[in-house]
Amino acid sequence: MARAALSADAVVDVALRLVDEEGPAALTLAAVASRAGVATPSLYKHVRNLAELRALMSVQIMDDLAERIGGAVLGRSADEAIRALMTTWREYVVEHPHRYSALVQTPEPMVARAGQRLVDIMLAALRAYGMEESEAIHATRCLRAAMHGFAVLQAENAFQLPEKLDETYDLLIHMVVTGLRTPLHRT
Amino acid sequence: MARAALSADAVVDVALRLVDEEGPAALTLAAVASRAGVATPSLYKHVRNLAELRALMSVQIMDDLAERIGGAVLGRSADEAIRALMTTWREYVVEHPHRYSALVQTPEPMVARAGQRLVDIMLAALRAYGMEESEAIHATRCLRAAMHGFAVLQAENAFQLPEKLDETYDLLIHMVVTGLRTPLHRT
DNA sequence: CAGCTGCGGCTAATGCCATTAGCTTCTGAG
DNA sequence: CTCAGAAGCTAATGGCATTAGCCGCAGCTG
Repeated sequence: MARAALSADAVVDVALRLVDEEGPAALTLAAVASRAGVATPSLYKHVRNLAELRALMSVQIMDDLAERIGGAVLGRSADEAIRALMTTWREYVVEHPHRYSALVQTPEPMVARAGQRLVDIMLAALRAYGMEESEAIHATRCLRAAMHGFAVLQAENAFQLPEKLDETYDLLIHMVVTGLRTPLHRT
Repeated sequence: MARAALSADAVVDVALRLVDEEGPAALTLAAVASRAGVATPSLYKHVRNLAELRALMSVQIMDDLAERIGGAVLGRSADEAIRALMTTWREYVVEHPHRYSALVQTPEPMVARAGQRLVDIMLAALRAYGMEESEAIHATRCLRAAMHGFAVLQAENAFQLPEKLDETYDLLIHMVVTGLRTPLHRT
């Protein structure tokens, strides 16, 4: 092997830091290369193209998120697990708002697989409610929709009023937990 | 006035049709100009730049949505209004998935104002629950988060499993309505 | 009716960016 | 010591947004 100054992981890392600091719009290969102290075309030795870099970033983000959330849910069940899950998710977004809005859900298998880990954690947390499989899948989707929607809107600064976001999120958690507990008698 | 073949509105219209048919990635000034039967720089006579075109598109989309939803909510109250609101929103997304994912929530005042119309409609629908103002604002945010999250995930094709999306959305509506009805005793 | 003015179009030019081609250099295995 | 290949580089290409500056026509003015 030749000098291993750089690697795919290292490039992704630089790109993530760039996005954290300067926002998703600042993500260009030129900027990443400059930060990595390398000429732009050199990046192609580690990453197929910009689209792949984006995908790799998404995978990394989802893995981070999955690790944190997996830990948070561990040992809790039902309502407490859901609360922990949602709280942890939001903490991540607050910590890295730009990073979250750089997330792309492409149909790429690599990204899909990383997303699957998150879905699995949610499904596991929902098993505690004694749902059958199909029911749990619907519930997972709702959970995802609620969290993701909130996260995206917050990352985009779409909540302008002075009301505290933490309180809103408490209400959202309450909605989800209540909705999971209350039987659905065919809408 | 000289020949009025084109106008800002017409450009936005062409751009929206382009996005509907070819997806958000196809939105380039070159493509819009070509569809409009005009040279690229001519667009600048009607639109300041690409960013402004995007913002104008978002405004147009939100206005469409607000008009539909306003009509759907009219004359219904409480749960029924919320159900109608959520159903109508989703219908729009299903009809124009690309268009929805082209939505940008910039901090631009123009876009914010259009978003405000939507928020106002939601707030009005929530008044029926007898909430005080601040409570209604938190509830509106949750409503938005849930709908927007679901819409974004669906537009991105993030729901892969065979379970029917309509059923999931019914569950989401149920969650929201139940959550609004059930008192929050401090999380 | 002649002339002016400004709008809305055009062509040409610039500069950034992603991507490709092809050369060079350094490293580590044999 | 040699050699292969990995990882870097420079140069070149083509797409795109954006800017500058020119042209012609509509409609008002005299």
